[in-house]
Amino acid sequence: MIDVDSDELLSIRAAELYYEENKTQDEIGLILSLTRWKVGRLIAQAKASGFIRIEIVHPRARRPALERRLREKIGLHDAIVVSTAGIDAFDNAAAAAVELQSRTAHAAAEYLTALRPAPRTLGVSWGHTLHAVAHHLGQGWAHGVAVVQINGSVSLTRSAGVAAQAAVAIAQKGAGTATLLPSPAILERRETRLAIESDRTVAAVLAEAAGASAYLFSAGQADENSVHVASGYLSVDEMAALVAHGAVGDVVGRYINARGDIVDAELDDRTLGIRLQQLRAAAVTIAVISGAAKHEIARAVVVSGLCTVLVTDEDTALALLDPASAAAPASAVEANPNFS
Amino acid sequence: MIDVDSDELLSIRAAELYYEENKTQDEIGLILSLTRWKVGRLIAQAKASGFIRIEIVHPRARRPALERRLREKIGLHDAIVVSTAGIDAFDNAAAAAVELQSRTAHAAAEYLTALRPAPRTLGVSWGHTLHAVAHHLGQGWAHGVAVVQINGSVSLTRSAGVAAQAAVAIAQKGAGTATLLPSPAILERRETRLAIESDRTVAAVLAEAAGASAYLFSAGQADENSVHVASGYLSVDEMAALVAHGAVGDVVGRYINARGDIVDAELDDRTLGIRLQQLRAAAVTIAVISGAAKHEIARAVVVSGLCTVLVTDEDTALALLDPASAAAPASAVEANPNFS
DNA sequence: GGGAATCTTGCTCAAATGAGCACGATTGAT
DNA sequence: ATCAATCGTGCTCATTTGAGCAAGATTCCC
Repeated sequence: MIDVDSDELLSIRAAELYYEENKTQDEIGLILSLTRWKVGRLIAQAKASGFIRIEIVHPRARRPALERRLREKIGLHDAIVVSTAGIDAFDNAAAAAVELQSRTAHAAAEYLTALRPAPRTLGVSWGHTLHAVAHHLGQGWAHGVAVVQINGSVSLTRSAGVAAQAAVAIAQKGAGTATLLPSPAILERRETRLAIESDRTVAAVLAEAAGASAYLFSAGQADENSVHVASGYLSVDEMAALVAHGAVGDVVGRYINARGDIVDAELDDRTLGIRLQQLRAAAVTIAVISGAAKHEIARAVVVSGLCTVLVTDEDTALALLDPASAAAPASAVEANPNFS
Repeated sequence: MIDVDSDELLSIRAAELYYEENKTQDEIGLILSLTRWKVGRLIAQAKASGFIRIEIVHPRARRPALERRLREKIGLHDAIVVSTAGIDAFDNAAAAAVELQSRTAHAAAEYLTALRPAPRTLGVSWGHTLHAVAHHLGQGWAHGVAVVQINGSVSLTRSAGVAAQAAVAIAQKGAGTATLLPSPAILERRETRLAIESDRTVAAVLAEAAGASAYLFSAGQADENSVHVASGYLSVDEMAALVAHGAVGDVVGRYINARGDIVDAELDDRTLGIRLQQLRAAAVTIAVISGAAKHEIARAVVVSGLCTVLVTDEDTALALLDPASAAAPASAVEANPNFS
């Protein structure tokens, strides 16, 4: 009972009375036999020592402190970080991921709506995330916007299907037009890609995409759950090979390693759509990435300058800012530009 | 994007700027284009809606709000509730329980030290918890106190052992004397209990115990980990039988059900020490109970008026205040006063 | 559509709080 | 032991914040 840290304990007592009992510092002074200034200093000390944790628990809460750190430390033009509060209450990991994606997409939709100058032409990728963003966009989010797909859809035969929905919905809600890219994402041969690319309609779409005033895209993680595996573009073995060569995920269909480099030049050469260099050169590139599975690809995206604006979740933001997790993770393999 | 709950969202944004960015309400008003009064109201609204969670994370933090609710709703004279912050960080459940007990015991020691009028005679039980309380008491916590054991020790032959340590340490640190109760906790036959009880020295101790100005005790849960099973007073089967008849735990060696009634009159008749009626009649009875395993016995203790002061942990306090968990738990059996 | 009831808003004023300062106590070096 | 430096303390003053109020806006009921 020797009061070595009596001041610390006292500051805790003061903080309890202040924050939990809503007493005034003067009253606390009376209770603890201290001057009100001492009480104020004790509470400030408790705050400074990190004993006071103030959290805003709301599905649509953001984390401005993390956003600022992302801007400053990572050098992003802007960052939107949504709260993960309550996510751990989900018993089902998949349901949690869906909720997190929904929150992130909501925030992205809001950001897009408030973006000034409003993009005249918006280049978009496709996928679950883009779909969710489209869902959360409000009718009339823009007043006339040209939405252009920037990478190939799942399949030519289903080109009016899922992949197109996001672009169409974004355009419709923004009182604008959607231009779809009528091509598969990955071709079987380089020559086929070149042939399709030189087709007049496709070339026109790609040209419009190249001139977009802003880009909105997500990223996929490199594992057997990838949309490319699910849609048959890549086999499980091919994916495993990509991972073995350092792939952490894809952006607009192009697989990159932790440094943001193309993992497999040959595969990339068969991939149709905007080039990563074009994204890196663009003024406004908004990446929407959430979920624990995408921490690595998120890092690759930001460190290699693929986006100027990142919309993500708290956990991903923390992972990005954590120097420890910047170290090469599990399978850090020197990338080979063309291993296949 | 139709702003149904735009006010709620706005209040979240305001709260973020206020609590996370440390901006003044005036500045926030400037940013969000609101008057500073509106900002103040939004923040108040966010607080009232429970979106702002302020938590004091410190091993020795208390929960005054819970303490007040325990006093008011349960009718305790006083309540001390220690924080469980950081407990879930323990990977080992046993280690977590130990830490929790340590915190609770620390708070109990503090309470005892500050108790006024200081008890002239203090009746104490024994066990891990009491041992921990003794450990946390500071040298000179009292200036002369008569400490009396109020229930039998583990065994006659080891009477100077573990059980005695707590009482002796409490007395020593309080510059006082310890009076031990030289008897087993539970005898094999009623007659033996009567014989020991009528022994002059034992009778004197019991008389002193009966006249104590304050009592300090813990409670044990009714399961195979009970100290009575460990020390051989009860077999695993006997314990199972007690549980089957509604026993939730013991206080000073006497097993009670959820209502606080003696579960087995015959067993109780063989148990030596202070009667529960004496505890219920006493002016100052301090129960120190912590840990998830003791939620039921804690409830039994408070609802049956066995203590006037409860020292416990946050989770136990919440369980006590939760009307849902007040409902008969798992094995709610109508107690039979004498089933054996 | 009129009118009462309620809610919201922007204010005044008082309470509460934080910044900065001067003074006394404590510490540490010589 | 002495002096300087540092620290903690209690203050003044300015800023920030919350309570209460009256006017305007909105809703709701008929």
